[in-house]
Amino acid sequence: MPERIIKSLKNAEIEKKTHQSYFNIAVSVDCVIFGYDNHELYVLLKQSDLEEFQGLNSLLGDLVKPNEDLTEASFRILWERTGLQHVYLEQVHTFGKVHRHPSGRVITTAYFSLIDMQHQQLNISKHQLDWYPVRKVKQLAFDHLEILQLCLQQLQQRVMERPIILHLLPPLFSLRELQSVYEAILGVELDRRNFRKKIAVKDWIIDTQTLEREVSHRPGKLYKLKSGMMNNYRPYQ
Amino acid sequence: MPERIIKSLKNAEIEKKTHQSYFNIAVSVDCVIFGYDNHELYVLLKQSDLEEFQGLNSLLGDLVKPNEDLTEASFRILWERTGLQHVYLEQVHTFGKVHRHPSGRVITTAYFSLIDMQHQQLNISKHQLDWYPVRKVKQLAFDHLEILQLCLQQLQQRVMERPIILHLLPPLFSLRELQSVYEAILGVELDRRNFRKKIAVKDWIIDTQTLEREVSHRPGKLYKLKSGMMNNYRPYQ
DNA sequence: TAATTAATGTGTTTTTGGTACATATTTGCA
DNA sequence: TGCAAATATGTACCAAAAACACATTAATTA
Repeated sequence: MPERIIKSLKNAEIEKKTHQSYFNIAVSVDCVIFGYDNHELYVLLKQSDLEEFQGLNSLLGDLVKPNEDLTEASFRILWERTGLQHVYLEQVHTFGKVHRHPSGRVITTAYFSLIDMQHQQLNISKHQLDWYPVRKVKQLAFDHLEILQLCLQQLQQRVMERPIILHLLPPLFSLRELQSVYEAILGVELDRRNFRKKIAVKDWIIDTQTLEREVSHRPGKLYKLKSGMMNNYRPYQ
Repeated sequence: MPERIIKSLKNAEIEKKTHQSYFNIAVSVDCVIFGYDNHELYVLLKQSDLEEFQGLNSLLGDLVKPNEDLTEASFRILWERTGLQHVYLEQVHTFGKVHRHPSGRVITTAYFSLIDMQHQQLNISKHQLDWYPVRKVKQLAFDHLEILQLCLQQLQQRVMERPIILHLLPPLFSLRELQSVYEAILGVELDRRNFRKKIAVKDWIIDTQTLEREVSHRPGKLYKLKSGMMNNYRPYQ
């Protein structure tokens, strides 16, 4: 089978290539898993188990198996490390520098994922994972800081176009909470009145006719995602 | 070396993996090379040399060598197939379905490229390449139609944000030509007066104080890219 | 129980950006 | 010299975004 690939893709001008030289690149995926809590955007990181990067954190990644799609591999990582299924996942970029991995040639495709860290129960301790505030992450193993930054940038763009931000919140939420998530992601303060108008125009959420509980001030209305909305704004995986 | 990669990336829960199973994925890049001529957006295609896809065209792609960056591989393809160097290149997406290549597991990263097909001399005939109007391309080998469509979509987004569209034109161009390229890419007709205002605001180009020649009507002013502009709007390769 | 506090909820005005549209100007050519 | 076919530019109108203010509600407390 490999022989056929080589044959089909080879170009007469290029020197003859052997099976060995072609299948010397490992393929991995890395997941940037975002969560939100109390005005802060978090990212899920693990301790790097590579001696070169001792003491540093890294993203959650793994090599892709020969019989799984790239997307499947990302879902598998999320499942294995956090126990979560049906999470939001979006491809961002593929990083392919020759020396990006100290142990050999590994190209990696980065995905970002959004989960409701306040209410989803994660198997975090089992895998030595921890949540870190994104704005405090200054150093990571490999080129993972660059990957994180690019994923954050893409997230910032996407939240204006699609209702994906709601994956970071519980099913019922107030407009104040929603605004706080936007502010945490975009790193800016927003005007409450203009923000509400902007959200209203997008028509992503509906009033559930219920109110917040256990707040020591006037309770806000609770909203939920309008049904079918997520399907209307699919990512390209 | 491969052993170290496996060790460093392996996860205790996963069954033990062998070198063989990890290095069974081939990595390729595919280039969607866009050109513009006479109100039409073109894409450079070659005849597929795979028997499964006899008679169909495909994008220009090749396997990535173990010692070259992903970006390098794309530049190499452009150089080998067209003779062009220093072309604009931007990564779009990585396609990783298990069965996307009939001969085996190949994941591919798609790039798009913009070249001035009217004035750059290409070694097209040598490689059985040809330009095809993008809007007439209905079928391609592999998943290349999907790749082409996604690249076009990304191009449509990018041309509004950055002056990359100028790579499709010669160094000196009129506003009418520029508008035609926008119309070809976006697939819409634009109002000439509003278009000019929009371009003026972006501040990408400057008046060269020269006029078109050999036109049978009032000649338009010729413009050129403002210096340093491309550096201010770099793609993320 | 009335006053206070700390939020929510909903305007209005102003500015900016985009769209629709019209007229004067310049060159080549008959 | 006038006509054809463009270029070049300006104005009126509308929609969206930004700046900004006030009334309302529930919990708390004096």
